[in-house]
Amino acid sequence: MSRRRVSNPLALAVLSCLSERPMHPYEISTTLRSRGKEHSIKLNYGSLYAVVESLEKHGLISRRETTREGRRPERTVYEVTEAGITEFEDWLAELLSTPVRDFTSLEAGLSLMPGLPPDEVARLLGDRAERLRIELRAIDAAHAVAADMALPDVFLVETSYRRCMLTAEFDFVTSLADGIRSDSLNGTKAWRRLHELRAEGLSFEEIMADAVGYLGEEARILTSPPEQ
Amino acid sequence: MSRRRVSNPLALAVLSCLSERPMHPYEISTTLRSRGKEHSIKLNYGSLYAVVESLEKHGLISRRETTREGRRPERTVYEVTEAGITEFEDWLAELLSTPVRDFTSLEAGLSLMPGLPPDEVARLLGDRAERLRIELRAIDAAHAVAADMALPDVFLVETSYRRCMLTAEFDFVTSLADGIRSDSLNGTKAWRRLHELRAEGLSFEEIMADAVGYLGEEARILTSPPEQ
DNA sequence: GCGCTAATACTCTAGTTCGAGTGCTCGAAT
DNA sequence: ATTCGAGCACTCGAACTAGAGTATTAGCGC
Repeated sequence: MSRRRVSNPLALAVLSCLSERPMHPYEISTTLRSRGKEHSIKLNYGSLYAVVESLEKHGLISRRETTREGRRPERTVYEVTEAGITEFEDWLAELLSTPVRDFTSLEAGLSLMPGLPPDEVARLLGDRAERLRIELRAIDAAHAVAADMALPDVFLVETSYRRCMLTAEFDFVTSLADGIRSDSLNGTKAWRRLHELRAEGLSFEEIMADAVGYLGEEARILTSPPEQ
Repeated sequence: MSRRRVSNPLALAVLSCLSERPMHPYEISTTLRSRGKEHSIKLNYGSLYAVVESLEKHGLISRRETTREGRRPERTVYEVTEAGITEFEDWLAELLSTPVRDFTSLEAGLSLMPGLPPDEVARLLGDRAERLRIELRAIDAAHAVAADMALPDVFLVETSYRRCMLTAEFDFVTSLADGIRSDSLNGTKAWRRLHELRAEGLSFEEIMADAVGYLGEEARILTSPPEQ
């Protein structure tokens, strides 16, 4: 675990809810959902109950009462403690002020990209761009609805952030796909050649045994020791 | 589990390595590290061995031989299977072509942002901007080194992507902080007032009981049913 | 008054992830 | 000759996560 005894961001959302008033876990989940927080913070029951238990164990929230109506399951109402408020403020401040390495799936994909032939990658990135366009349109539509309701911008910040990141991704992906298609991205020729040779039945090892011979000068770097 | 029987992106990296030649897990880890993939794909031993075992169980890789030198721990060499190659190509194609919801920590922070007073949030975002600037400089420095070595752009794609996202985040964060400081972000006045009242000792519930009275017209929306 | 769906409020467990810890070897410096 | 640290090659257990499953009740149409 990291520095924080409870590290799941869902715990932060729980503390946030309980700062307003005492609630039981299920109520927390519906509150979060009704405010659309589930789009920014992963919420599922298993994690929610685990996180609540863990917060209680660490004294950040405490059990206020357990009630039951009829033969429904029990409801345990929790409230935030002093320590919980401090933790909430401190954690939130850290989230806002300190960038962390988030491993995104596209970054993983890009780093292994040479495993597929360049033209296929360009095509796939084109598909992604199309899908990103659709997502962006959905966000714009949601914002239009919000504007009609005169919902203040403060409540749309997460979505605006998403929009901004999605746009940046769209631009990157589009220009990368172009760069690959036009061979203007350095190294694309060797990459293309590599896959042509593999399609002809040569193994990766055979090609690498004489990289410069097979792939041309561009591949010289592959035969020298790896960078950094 | 998601659609994929092995879902950790590290498994994709393992398949990628084994497509080049058979290796043992530790060698996979050093290969990945020497190529800087660990910056794009989370790599740690526990996960690596778990993932290798799982890939084997699902027939995507197979045990080739187990050797031991002296009294060192055994080394089990794995190779990729036909099914493994198919899975690799299919998975990589999916990663590149299909955007997924990644829950980033900043998005979580932004969605709970009103839990801290506006001016503090603006300050914290300023701090983040400064840290982002430092990261960006580090990437630029690394790119300069790579350019000196004539390393083709294809191998820098992940980093270029990071740079692009970091820049977008920087711009967003900077303009958000400005918007808060200047009250030009809609809703900031009510948000500020809310924290002033809390500082004076009123509870969240008391304030919400007469939101419009306390916070002004801007808070009218808070009293009507939540959007979507 | 009877079945149906939706909502309520969790529970369960298989699977995954983390990273510190272990025990070995090798080469360089004392 | 011997200590020392770096690198090798994993192992282990505790914590965490996912999301399907369970059991109840309220409301609604017929």
